[in-house]
Amino acid sequence: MPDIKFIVENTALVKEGLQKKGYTPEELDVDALIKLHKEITALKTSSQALAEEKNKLSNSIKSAAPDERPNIIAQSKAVGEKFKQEQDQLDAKQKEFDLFMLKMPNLPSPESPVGPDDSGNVVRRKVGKIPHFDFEPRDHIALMEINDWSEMERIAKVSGSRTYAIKNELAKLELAMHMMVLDKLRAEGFTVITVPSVSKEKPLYGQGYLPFSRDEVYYMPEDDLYLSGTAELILNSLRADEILSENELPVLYAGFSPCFRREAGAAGKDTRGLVRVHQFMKTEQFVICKDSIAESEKWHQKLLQISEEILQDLELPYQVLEVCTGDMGAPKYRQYDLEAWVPSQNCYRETHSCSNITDWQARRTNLRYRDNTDGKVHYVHTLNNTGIATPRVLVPFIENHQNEDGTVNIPPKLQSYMNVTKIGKGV
RNA sequence: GGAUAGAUGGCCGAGUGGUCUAAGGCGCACGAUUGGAAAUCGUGUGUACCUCUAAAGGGUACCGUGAGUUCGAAUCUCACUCUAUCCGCCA
Repeated sequence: MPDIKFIVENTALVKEGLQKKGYTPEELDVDALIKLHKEITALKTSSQALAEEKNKLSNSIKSAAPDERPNIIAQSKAVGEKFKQEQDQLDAKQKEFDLFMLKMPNLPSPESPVGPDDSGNVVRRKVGKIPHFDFEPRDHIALMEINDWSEMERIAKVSGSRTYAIKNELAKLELAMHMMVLDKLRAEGFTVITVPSVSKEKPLYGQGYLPFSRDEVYYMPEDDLYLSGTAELILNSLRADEILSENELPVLYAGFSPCFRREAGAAGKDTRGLVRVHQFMKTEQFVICKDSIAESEKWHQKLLQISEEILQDLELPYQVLEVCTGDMGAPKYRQYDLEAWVPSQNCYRETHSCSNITDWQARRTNLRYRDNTDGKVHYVHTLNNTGIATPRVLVPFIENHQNEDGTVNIPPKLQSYMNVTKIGKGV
């Protein structure tokens, strides 16, 4: 959520940003928000004056002469009544205001392409050579069947649709990719951390998942807990309410966790195979840095570079997509998606999503740092990016590296994690 | 799941109804001292918001969270959350 003072002082700019993000003035009435804020401020001023009077009266009772006390108590009681009335009004308005603010999206970067939906996304570059097979390439499902790498039909009977069970060398490959990426991130200075997949409700508001997309997350009512769709959820709240010293920044986390998504809005899409499943594993890059756009944009580029290198290490052709204002989620200031080439679908599919959130999440989690220069407390900026997410990335991986006999080549960077140059028994 | 104890400022810890913006200590910052350091001494040491302002200042709230009692709550009542230890169960 943005700063209300900023909204008041830059109303036109805020309205422009909201429009770019696809919000109509009816959906988010900024003028109404500002009006509400002014009412709250006025109420605060008057109710605080009442509180002051009440405190003074109360404090005077102890030193007052006994015969004066009943009088003062009566006065204080009267002021207390008035105070309570105003306080109730204030609480109601404050609640309304807080709810409104929770719905306020981040404003997009002026650099972001403006567009209504994913049709406005812009390809910034394509890297790697799309393979041309001199045989009929198989899709990843066929490759898994040939090589005895999966139990897709059977696991659907056990665990329902959009689940997966992969085995043998492919199962090992899945874990090897995470090991490779964790090693890389550790070398980049990240703290490797494994985090839970369950979360209380508050972190979902902190991340900005709520109140926007409740139907996409698993909820366990008996325990009042949610299943995490990404380690970002956990890492974003890990340091909540802290005031970090500037010397601690940047905080870099490489968080590994199983991730769970209901995929409620994806009916009919990618129903077969490993592209879109309810449970998957993700190693997430998460950055906490100082609150200048220059600083967080620098880290945004760095995160993008790291994930590009990961795709290059996996020798996957990919494109860098800059996500347009209308297709970005509410928390985001600027976003790149990386998409790897999937031969069987003849298109690029998303494997990484790299976002600069600026201070939007930090305001929700109350995560701040003390600046060495001015000695003041500032909200931090947060950023997140996929490190590697499996099994989805296995789809472009085994399809791009397949041989005619159905075996799959392992690129050099992964070989030390797999101890082989090729996997699969083939036909 | 059962039992017990507990939750106070960056940390330790005192405080069981009225100047508590919380004693004391540690830490930290600055200064004095020193050739330099240690030790010592002195001063300072939260956050948010309101108001006012050139600056300073004034005020309100915050002692796990929420509600209640009271003229007045860190302190009393209720509910909840979390932590520790023991028992049970268990990858």
